Amino acid sequence: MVTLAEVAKHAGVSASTVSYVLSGKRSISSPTRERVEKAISELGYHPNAGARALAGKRSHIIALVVPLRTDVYVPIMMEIAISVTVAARSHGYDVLLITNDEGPEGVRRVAASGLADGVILMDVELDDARIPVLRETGTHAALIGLPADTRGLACVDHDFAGAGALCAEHLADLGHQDIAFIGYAPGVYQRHAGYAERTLSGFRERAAQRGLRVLHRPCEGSYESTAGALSRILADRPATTGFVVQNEGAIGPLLSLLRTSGRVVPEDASVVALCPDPLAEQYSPRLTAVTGPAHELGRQAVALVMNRLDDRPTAEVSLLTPVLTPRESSGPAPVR
Amino acid sequence: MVTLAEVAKHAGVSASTVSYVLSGKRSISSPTRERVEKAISELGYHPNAGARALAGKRSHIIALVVPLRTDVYVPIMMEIAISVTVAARSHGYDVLLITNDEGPEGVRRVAASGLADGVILMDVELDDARIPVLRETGTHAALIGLPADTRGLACVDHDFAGAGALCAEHLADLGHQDIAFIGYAPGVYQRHAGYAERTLSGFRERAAQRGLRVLHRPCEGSYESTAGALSRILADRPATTGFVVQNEGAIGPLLSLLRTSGRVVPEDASVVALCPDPLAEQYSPRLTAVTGPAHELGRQAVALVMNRLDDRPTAEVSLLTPVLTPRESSGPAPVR
DNA sequence: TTGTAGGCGTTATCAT
DNA sequence: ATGATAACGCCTACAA
Repeated sequence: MVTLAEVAKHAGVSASTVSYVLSGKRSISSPTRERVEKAISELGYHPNAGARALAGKRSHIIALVVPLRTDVYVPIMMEIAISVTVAARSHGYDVLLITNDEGPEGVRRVAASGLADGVILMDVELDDARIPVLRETGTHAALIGLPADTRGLACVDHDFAGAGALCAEHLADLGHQDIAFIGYAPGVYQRHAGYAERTLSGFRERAAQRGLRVLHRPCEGSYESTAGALSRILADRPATTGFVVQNEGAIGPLLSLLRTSGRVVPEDASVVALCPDPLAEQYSPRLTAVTGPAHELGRQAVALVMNRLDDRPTAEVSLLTPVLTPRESSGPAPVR
Repeated sequence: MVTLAEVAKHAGVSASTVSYVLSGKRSISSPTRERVEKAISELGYHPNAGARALAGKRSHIIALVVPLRTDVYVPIMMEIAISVTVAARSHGYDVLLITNDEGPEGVRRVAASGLADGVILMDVELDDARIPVLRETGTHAALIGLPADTRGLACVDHDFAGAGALCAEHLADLGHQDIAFIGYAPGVYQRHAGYAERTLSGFRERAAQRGLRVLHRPCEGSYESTAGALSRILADRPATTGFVVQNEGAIGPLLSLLRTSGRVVPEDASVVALCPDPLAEQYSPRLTAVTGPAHELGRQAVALVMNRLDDRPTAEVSLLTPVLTPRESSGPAPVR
């Protein structure tokens, strides 16, 4: 193993000079710097992470706590995880993956051991058990998602309420009056997942403003449950012409079922999905969809943690604006 | 921060005793052990990771290198990543997430810096650029996937050839004679992704043995490309009654298109998917599917790395047996 | 602009 | 069965 001392000897300077060349924390004359850099690359030197962490009091690692649950759309989680990792690297940080089966103690473990300098929590619940640990240990953290009490916490999330409102707005503009909202599984609402509730309430509120009639149906996301939800919708409100879907599993079945029931999209029924654009593009017809910038979530979460590490003040909550992309699945309400 | 020395003082023992209580590397009398453990929990002591890595020459971290590409089925990647993390924890290890945009240098970086004690590579290509780095640095590693030259490397993967054969076997047993294989995008075959080629050749070989006529069509996975592939299949081989799909994006469209073209599954056409069971269960009809145990991949990869870290010998390549679960989408070939 | 030296918290080797 | 102590490799005041 190549050490800093060996580099120093090879370059004919002292160890501290090499260290300072690396950290840039004091000015070095060009000739010295070049000799050191040459030595570094000739010897293939890589600073020892453990020693650096011990002496420098910073591991240059942040922990990313991911949920084990799979009822959230997995590709999005992955996209966020990857954007977090890439963003962290651009700050000279690495990312440690922590699964939520360790529970709140996982957070304590990585923070108290100095394994990680900061923590990013994904899939934050309204009353998240990891938050007390954060407060208690004073861990630098950023949350992806909104807990009930955000005081003193840095949070980023999609503006789900805005996304819901956007759906209502779009369908109202197209003249639809009866809208069904096909949502996540009942359990998601029962555990008061913030994103599900916020989307729904944003949607309901705007729908009310625009005088729309609204029906909300939770749905497991399987073909059968979608069929059940749809048939109940059509039984209860035969005049329904607009559908908002916030459940990736229900999209395919819904389109099939509408087709089977003789409804042509978008002539007879409009569909707006709350889902990532690549997914929306896969269907036929391509779906009008509302999406938030997933990779931006990761970037901002990392930025928040970095700010706190350098104790720079940051806004507590930042909500990312969703975008509605009109595609082929939505059109003017049919004339009666 | 609570240190080992503080725990020692609190328990009235020496630092080394505390260390040995923690590591279990020498016998400790019950009374002392209890005093030390009491002190540890009273003070809330967590060993400093950096110091431990420096002194012990082991970071207790393994790096997991994940692809950035999204043409592989993302939920599977996530499942593997999570199973790796959980398995690693059970060995007292944490997992560092490395994205492949760092390239082979990323591997060198984490290995040379001692950040990670070992590496797990996902999405390994036949001639993977990261492998020379592994060889050169002597890094303890496990590969998920099979490179062309496995000498000296520990590899785990699904038995894709076996999976392909299983599909052919199943359809042959049901009396089908003309089978179409709807595969991944052309690019996947062009870059000689091992899993795609191996599945196809395993399928072809068994099909030949059973006297089946076979047509292979790459497919982007969108509705349009699936429609294109299907219409060409039906034009070239109107007698086709069996479909094997190895492309998650093409499954939904294929089922829709078959229905639209008046073909009832499984009466007129049988469909066998190479996909995870949860996905297979989502469709209507539920799909007969061939799956490998994704979480087992993660477990074994971790086990391989651990073996190498403790320099225990291990088999070089282990292929996990796939399972075919018959569901509603496959049945006897229609009588002509 | 560069060098010297003490310390970071643990592990492991020697003693006892 | 337990203690003292020298590394481990780097960072950073303090000196020059």
